Amino acid sequence: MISTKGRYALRVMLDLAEHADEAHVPLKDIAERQGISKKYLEIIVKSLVEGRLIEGISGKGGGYRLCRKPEEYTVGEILELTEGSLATVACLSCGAPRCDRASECRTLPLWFEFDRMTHDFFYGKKLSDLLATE
Amino acid sequence: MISTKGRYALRVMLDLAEHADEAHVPLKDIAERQGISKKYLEIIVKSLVEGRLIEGISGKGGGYRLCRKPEEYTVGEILELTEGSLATVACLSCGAPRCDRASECRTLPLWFEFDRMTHDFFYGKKLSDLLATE
DNA sequence: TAATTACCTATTGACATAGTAGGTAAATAA
DNA sequence: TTATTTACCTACTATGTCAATAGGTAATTA
Repeated sequence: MISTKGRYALRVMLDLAEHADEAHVPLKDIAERQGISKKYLEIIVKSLVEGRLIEGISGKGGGYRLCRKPEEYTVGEILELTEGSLATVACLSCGAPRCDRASECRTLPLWFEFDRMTHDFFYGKKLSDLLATE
Repeated sequence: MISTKGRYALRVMLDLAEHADEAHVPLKDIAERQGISKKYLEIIVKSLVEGRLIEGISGKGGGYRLCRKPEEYTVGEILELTEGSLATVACLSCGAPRCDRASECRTLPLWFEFDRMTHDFFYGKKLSDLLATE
């Protein structure tokens, strides 16, 4: 289940891509256009800045801007950064303690396969792919 | 993210499939073999009975049994029954209020596509497919 | 100097997850 | 008949995550 964090992050990135001509886009504008609380977006945007996907400039005339061109972002990296992980079952998460039944587990291969499919799907999509849709 | 409910349900179904020769399998045995609390399994097994995937018989010599052959179950129906839904984003869940931005949403097609892929993946797998692995 | 913007820490209410506790009802074996 | 074994039932709880809100400080420009 993908949470609002990942979904909103994607919408912020798309909003920035659509307003890439403006030097910097204030979060206030994004919040208004997207109909999302600015306060909540602050949290999400913080992750995006820390992950070097966007950069922010303070002060009047400041705001946020993409660091790269839209075709140079994958949806996967945006989601993974804001969601923490794309892993679909706890067994496969990074911090998860290694299950001692793993070797004989009948279901683990299924989760592996699904995880792989999910990863390939989202890393195969570029931000620009979503932009192009009309 | 698939929770323990769905994952344990799958393991219960597999355990039952592997012991289909025995008339009925007590939950106690399943819990011991799988290393899962019997009390917790009760909750999960209840869903499976209500969904007519398995049947239970009380009393000495009782236990649970599959209603069909392993190749007649899909992983999807087992997960959907116990997880409630396989929907990956809130926008697509059954009870979700229809988003008024849906028509112009740049991200919705992505979620639709992912949802479709997930659905096809899990409904394309049969219980017997997991059983066969060695 | 005032306005505007990003950026920071902390808090909260609601809900889901992952169980536990303590029973009752049904069926069989002794 | 009685004891045992099993399913089945309702309720409770601790923990954590989600989705936000609150109330600031620092930086930059007009």
